[in-house]
Amino acid sequence: MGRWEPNTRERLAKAALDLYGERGFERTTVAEIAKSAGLTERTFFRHYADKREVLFSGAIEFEQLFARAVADAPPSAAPIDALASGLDAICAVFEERRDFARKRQAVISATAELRERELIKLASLAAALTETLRGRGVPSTTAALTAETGVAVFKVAFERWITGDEARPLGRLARESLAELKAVAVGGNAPASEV
Amino acid sequence: MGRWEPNTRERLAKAALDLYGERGFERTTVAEIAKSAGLTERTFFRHYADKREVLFSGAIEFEQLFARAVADAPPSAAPIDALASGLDAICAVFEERRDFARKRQAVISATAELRERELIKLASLAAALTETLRGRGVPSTTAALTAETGVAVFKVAFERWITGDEARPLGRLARESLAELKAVAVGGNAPASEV
DNA sequence: CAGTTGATGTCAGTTACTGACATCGACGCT
DNA sequence: AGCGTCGATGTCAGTAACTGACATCAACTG
Repeated sequence: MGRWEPNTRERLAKAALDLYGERGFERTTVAEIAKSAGLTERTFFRHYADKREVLFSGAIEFEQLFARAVADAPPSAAPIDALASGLDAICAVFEERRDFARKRQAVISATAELRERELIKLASLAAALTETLRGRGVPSTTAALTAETGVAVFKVAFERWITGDEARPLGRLARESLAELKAVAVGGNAPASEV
Repeated sequence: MGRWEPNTRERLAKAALDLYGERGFERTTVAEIAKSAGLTERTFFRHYADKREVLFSGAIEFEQLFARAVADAPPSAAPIDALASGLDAICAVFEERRDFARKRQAVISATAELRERELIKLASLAAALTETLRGRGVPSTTAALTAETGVAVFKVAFERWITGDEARPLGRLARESLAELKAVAVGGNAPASEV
């Protein structure tokens, strides 16, 4: 057995999410999180760059999973279709963790600082997708627009999935949102979502 | 004459932009900005909520201008076309201030903290546009997707306008990006931008 | 078993940001 | 003119995020 309890990072992340949920982000100090995990403040900052980052440790895998699925789409697929298979891949991951996602999202939505961090993670995702699409031979601007579109579709679908009493699976909502975006772009006049 | 020099806010904003440009955001203290404007640190925080906000004082007008143009589009216009007239309106404003925009953007792009703040301003813009579109009778999800799309188009066009040696006016780049997004959504296979 | 390593602890320091109170020209009222 | 209020700023003390330097000590290595 090691000198210390194992899973330091995970213990910190759990303690942080719990405390942010109970007292709110701003009224929780890093010292409290660390103490709650049986560690010191200094150790917290060795594992997470700042007080917000502790809620976003999964962002890298999320981004990689999405990008890989886009990269692995058949070479013949149009950019928007490659994107769609990326959406499928990540939605599947979220599907099993709805409770966790909900709890985490409630904390993030409640605090502007955390929303900022979330947005920069999504921007990083868009940048990664842009690169991946370029790797598929898509021109820069097209790639950027496709990537931003994909992130927008995910945001809208995720929002619908996580709030209220929406019972449909995330993947389905994402597919629907993507279809609706296509309709919007074509310029039909305010079509209602019909599913 | 007042007891103090006038235009406190503007003096602070100018001092901040200059210092961020010279030394970088992180190596500039708020005390330095305030001193450079002939004021104290405490006064800085009375005018700007935090060290980043000083670069974003125009965000409200930006948002309002965009939203108003969308609201004022002919009622018969499809959501995507109402959005396009909003894009026209804000692009016109930027057109005359390219040097300022460039300097400011260089500072923002150099620092993650500032990029975060920029992103939340854009998210706020998207939310405002969503509301405006809903006010035009567009259903929620359609409105959200259209708004996010509009922000994405602006981001891509602005990026092209501000970087490198792009000589075309912002409004034109925005129009082109919007057209390209439509093509992407339809699903053509990686069309190059043709203008 | 001695030396090294790596994760943690300890401590002092900087700086963003906040609350409470003091200051004093401008301005309106009499 | 004199007086009281007001509003923008200054002063000062305090909290908490974050950082750098150094100490500790179990586990591993040869």
